[in-house]
Amino acid sequence: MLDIKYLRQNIEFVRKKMEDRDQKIDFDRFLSLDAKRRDILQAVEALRNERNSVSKQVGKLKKKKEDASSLIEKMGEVSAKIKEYDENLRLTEEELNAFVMIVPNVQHESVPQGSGSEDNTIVRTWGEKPVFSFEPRQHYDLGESLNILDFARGAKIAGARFTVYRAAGAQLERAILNFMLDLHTAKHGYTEVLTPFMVNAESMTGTGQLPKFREDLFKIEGMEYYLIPTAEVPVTNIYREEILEEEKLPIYLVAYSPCFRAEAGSYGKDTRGLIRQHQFNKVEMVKFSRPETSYEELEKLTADAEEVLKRLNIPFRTVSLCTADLGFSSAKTYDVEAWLPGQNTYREISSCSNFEDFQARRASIRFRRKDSGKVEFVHTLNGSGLAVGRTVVAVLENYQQADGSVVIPEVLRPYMRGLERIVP
RNA sequence: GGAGAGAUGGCUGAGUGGUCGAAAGCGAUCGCCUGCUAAGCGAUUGUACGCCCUUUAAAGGUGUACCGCGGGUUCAAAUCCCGCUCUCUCCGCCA
Repeated sequence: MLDIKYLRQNIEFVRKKMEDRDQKIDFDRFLSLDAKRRDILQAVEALRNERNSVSKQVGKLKKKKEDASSLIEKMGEVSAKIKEYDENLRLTEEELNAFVMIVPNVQHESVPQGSGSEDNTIVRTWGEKPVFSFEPRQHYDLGESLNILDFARGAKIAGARFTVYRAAGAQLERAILNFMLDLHTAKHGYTEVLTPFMVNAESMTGTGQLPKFREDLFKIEGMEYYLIPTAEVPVTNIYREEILEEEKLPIYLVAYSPCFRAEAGSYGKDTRGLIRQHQFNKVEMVKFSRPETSYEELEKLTADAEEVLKRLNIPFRTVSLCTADLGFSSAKTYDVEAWLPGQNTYREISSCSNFEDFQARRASIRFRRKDSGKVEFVHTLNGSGLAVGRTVVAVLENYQQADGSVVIPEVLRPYMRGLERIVP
C-alpha cells in the first residue's frame, strides 16, 4: 500500500500515475476521509488529554482525602464523549484503510505505457531456436505418448487443471527443482528456506493478495488458512513486523513450494497441458534490499532467473511489462519468456518484480539505518527461478527428437541418475 | 483431545488500580578518563499517528496510543473481569 502521508502530499502525481495504469480511483473520497480522520483524531486526543490530567488530580485529591466528586462526574461525561468519538474514528479509519488497501503501486518511471501485452517492450533475447526436421509437438502430446504426464487421471482424482506425473516425468520435475535450488544457493548467494504452504490472512494481506484478490485463492474451509499461490507470500512474510539491521541487507532467500491458484476468470485459457494448473511447483527468489539498491537488485534477480534457462540451453526473451500488464503490487516487472517450439511462441516462465516499499509497508518490514538510527521500510523483490511445470514444458518441447524421444539437458542428468533420454 | 503454567522495552526481569513509557541489570551509542585494551565514571537508549514550528526536508517542541490480541469495569487499567491467539510442561493420540 501507499503511504497515506505521501498520498496526501502527492495526490495529483498519483492520480496521473493511476490514470496511466487505467485505474479508476476516487481520490477525492480519499482526501475527504483523510481530512475527516484528522479532525476526529484531534478532537478525541484533546478530550483524552483532559481526562488524563484531571484523573491525575482526582488521584491526588483522594490521597489527601478531599472531595473529588464533581471532577469525577464531569469526567464521566468526557469519557462517554470519547467513546462516541472513538467509534466514529474507528469507522473512518476502517473506510480509509479499505481505500488505501486497494490502490495499486505507483509504477516506476521506466515502465512502458501500454494497453495490453503487445505493448510490453522486449529488453533482450537469448539463444538459438532449435530447428526441427519435423513438425514439433506440444508438450502434452509428448508427455502422453511418453507416458510421463497423465492428464486424464489428474482430472479423475482431483479435477480439471490437475496432472499426474509418472516415471521419468516425475523425476524430471524433481530434477529441475533441485537443479534450480542448487544453482541459486551455490552460485547466486541465496539461502534456501522451506516454509508453510498455508498461511493466515495477515500474510496474504502483507504481500497484497488480500483483500483485493480473494477469489484467486483457495481457502481452507472453517479455518483462517489459505493455500499459498506462490512462495512469495510465506517468504516475504518471514520478516513481517520486524526491524532488520542495515548490515544484514540485502537478504536473498530462495524457496521451493507448490503453488495453488483458483485461476478464477481463466476459463478457456490454456486448458490443455501443464501451462495453467490449480497446483504447480515453483522455485521462488525473494530479496529484501535497501531502497537505493533495489533496481540494481531487480536486474541481478532477473539475470539469476535467466541463468537457469541459459544453463538448460533454452531460448528466451525478457520483456518489461507495460502499465496494463503490471501486477497490483509491483512498481516494475520483467517477465522472462521461454521459447516453446510446439506452441511456436514465447511463454512466461518467470516474473521478476520490484515492489519497492509497497509490500514492506503493508507487512511492516523495516530496517534501521546504521548511521542515523532511523527506521525505514525495506524494498522487497521477488522472481520465479523458475516455474517448474513450465520448465518441464520448455524442456520437452525444445529437446524433442524426430523419433518422439526427449533428450535430457546435460545439467539435469546428474539429477536423474545419468538418464540421457526419455524414450517411448 | 485432557490438565496446568505463562506472554512486560534489543535481552533478562520487577511491577496487583493513580505520581508507570514502565524499576533494576545486561547490551548498544556518545563523552570523560586512559600509552593501548580492560575496568571505572557520566549521558543517551522503542514505535506509530496527530498538531505546532519549519523550505511540503531534517532537527526541535507538544499531544495521543501501544506492557500478546480484542472487548468490558472505572474519574483513572501493564495491574481487575470476559473472549481469543501463541508459547511451555505433563498425559493421551499420531507421520
